[in-house]
Amino acid sequence: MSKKATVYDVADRAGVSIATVSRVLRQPDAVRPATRERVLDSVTALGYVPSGSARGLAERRTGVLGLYFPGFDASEDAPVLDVLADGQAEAPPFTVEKTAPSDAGAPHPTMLFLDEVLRGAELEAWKQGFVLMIGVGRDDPTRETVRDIAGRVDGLMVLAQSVPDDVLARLAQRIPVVVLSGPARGDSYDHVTVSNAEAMTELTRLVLAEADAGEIAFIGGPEDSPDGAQRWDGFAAAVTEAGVAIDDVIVLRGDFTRASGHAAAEQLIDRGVPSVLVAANDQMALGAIEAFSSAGVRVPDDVRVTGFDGLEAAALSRPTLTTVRQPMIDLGRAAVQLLARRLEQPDADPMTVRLPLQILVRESSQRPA
Amino acid sequence: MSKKATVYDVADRAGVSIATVSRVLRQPDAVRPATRERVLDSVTALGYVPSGSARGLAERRTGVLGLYFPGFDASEDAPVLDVLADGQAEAPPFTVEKTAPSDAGAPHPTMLFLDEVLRGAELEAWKQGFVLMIGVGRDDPTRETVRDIAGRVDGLMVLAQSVPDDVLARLAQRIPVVVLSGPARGDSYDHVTVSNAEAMTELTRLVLAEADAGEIAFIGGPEDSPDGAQRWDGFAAAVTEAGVAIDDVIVLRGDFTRASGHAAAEQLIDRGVPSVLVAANDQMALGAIEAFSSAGVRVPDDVRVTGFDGLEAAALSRPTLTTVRQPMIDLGRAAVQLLARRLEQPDADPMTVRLPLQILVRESSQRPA
DNA sequence: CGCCCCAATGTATGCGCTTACAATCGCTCT
DNA sequence: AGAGCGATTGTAAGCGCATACATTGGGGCG
Repeated sequence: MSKKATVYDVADRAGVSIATVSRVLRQPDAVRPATRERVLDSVTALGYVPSGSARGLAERRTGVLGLYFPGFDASEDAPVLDVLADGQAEAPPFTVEKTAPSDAGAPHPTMLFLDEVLRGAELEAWKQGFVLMIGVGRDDPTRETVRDIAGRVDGLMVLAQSVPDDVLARLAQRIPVVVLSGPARGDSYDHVTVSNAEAMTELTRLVLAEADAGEIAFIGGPEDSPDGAQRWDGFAAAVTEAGVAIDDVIVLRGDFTRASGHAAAEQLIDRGVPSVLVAANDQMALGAIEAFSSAGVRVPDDVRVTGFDGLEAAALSRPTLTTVRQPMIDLGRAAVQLLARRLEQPDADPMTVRLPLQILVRESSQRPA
Repeated sequence: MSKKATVYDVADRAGVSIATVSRVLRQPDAVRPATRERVLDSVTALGYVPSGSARGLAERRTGVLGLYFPGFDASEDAPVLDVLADGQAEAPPFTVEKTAPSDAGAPHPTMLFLDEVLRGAELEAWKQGFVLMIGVGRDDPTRETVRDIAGRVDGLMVLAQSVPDDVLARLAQRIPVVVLSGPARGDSYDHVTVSNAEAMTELTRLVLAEADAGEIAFIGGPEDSPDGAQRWDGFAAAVTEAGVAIDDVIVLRGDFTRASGHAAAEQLIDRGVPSVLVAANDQMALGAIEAFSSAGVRVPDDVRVTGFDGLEAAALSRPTLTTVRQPMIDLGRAAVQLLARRLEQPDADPMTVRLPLQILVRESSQRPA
């Protein structure tokens, strides 16, 4: 790793000018084969790798797209890890957990969601010839991170709610911004969203059709979750449509975690088990099923339950959970496509892409045979 | 998004030189408060965001770390998605799947693994003041992507096997490289690994202790998987230690997928169910349990089964799967720490960090009460 | 054999920012 | 009031690469 080789070094060694070196790399056809060979030899011999910074500066574009999302996992509190500390080497190569809890190390559901979005974004970025840079919103009063990223990319994808409006507006002044999965507000960004409300309405219709007479319950998400709000709206529409007064619905509020779903179900058990329980996401639905199960309440026999998101865990639970699957991969891909489009046509009208959801009807919501 | 503002614009508007603007941003204390205010006002007014390229070039460092890993999911074959195509708008907002298969959309296990590594890396990168850039190895004959990334970062983390040796060597000539999770070969890179073999030996010991007399079976991974090889070695050691000839073990080969585990178990059912089945990863173990279950073979009563990796699905299966949990988050964090260390001490000796694994003893391997 | 034109290569400039070094400024001290 | 100094600010030189424009070298054709 002596001194990093530059175009100058390569040019010297090959006996050409730096312009020729640059051409060999960017427009190989513009250089005579013999010369090209010579240059490529130098490149190999010197281990030359072009500086992305210099290139970015000269070209006025970086070839990088940014993806920024909120950090739900309070990862700042992650246990200290210091592999450089002394004594590291003496640590045992493994430990044994005799009574392994089944939820050991289960990540926050939103993270799972983001993992897939990220995967989709990376895939599409690669297809379009971009590289991906990622950032997670954390307790960061100065908004440093997101600016830092904004300064290094050609375009930015942001998950709704992860960046304050004013900051986002400033960034959008410099580079194109695509907002992911937020409510379509009257802003001028490109958006990628899903039809939360419509799908929830249909899902609710389906459960209600399978349910016996009885009460209807709903476990909502946190107050400030736009997704949660949309899902509630969709649910409410179906209920009303079914001729049930919305005030007759038992509404509980959770925070999207499994524990909060569990707690909610316990409340329901105390006040009388409803015939239908619609949860605003999978984790809460799974927590509720757990609670019902320990209390001897049968799902779906006694109560039909539905979730939302389509986590893998929803497919593995007993009973399997009826839910709505988010097109997470496609969310990421669509965002990149929108960004690529805007980079080509900076002045096109803002566009909102709405991706279809997939309602997965499984055991938890069906009338037993 | 008119013309992107530069230091010059900010300087003009604030009536100072560009050096002062730069100082306000990099060393605020070196500027008189009144001047600083004036500059910051300009920054805000113009929506100025410093160019990462220019900064990187001037500072000779980018503040970015790269993470590069292999793409196992054949994502190149992903279905076409084109949100910009005409007719996009008319798509229905959702679809309904009546007989939702339980494995719909289950991602490749290795991806799950990588997701967590990535999360750990991002966390630690943030803590150390870096941003993360990611790249996935794909069918890429020219090695473009990885070089592309190498040119834009200060250091690179690479998953074992994702970059050919010669290419890696060339990159290492330019920037520090940390290799993740590969066998510790006699190279000069920094490494982060886990004790695959030791943990597998202990795990095997534990199962054998719980098992009745009978045959012992092993489902291995693909030929070229170093992890798979290490796990086999660890397994073999325990078997030998237990006084069983290694040739008496029934060895099947899978490819780390659930389907291959399923197929392997079916073979076992045909030739006679063993008393112990050790799989080289969770997915194969889960597939095997599935096959046993449909064939009426009871786990753990008739056969004790173990996996490896510690996927969430292993905790949710029936019976819950005994396995070894990889410290995936910590792998990512450790890699960043090593990289940060090397950036500070370029000439330090190469270092290998070995992280502890966690053996999770659950239902699938225990002698029934 | 000389001229014109195109292909190949070299020259020179600028991308936006950091920073060593120079030039000022504002005070303190005598 | 003048000198001396540290605090501020300005000046200018790159950082490594792409590229417009200039220059050179041949080949085809008259």
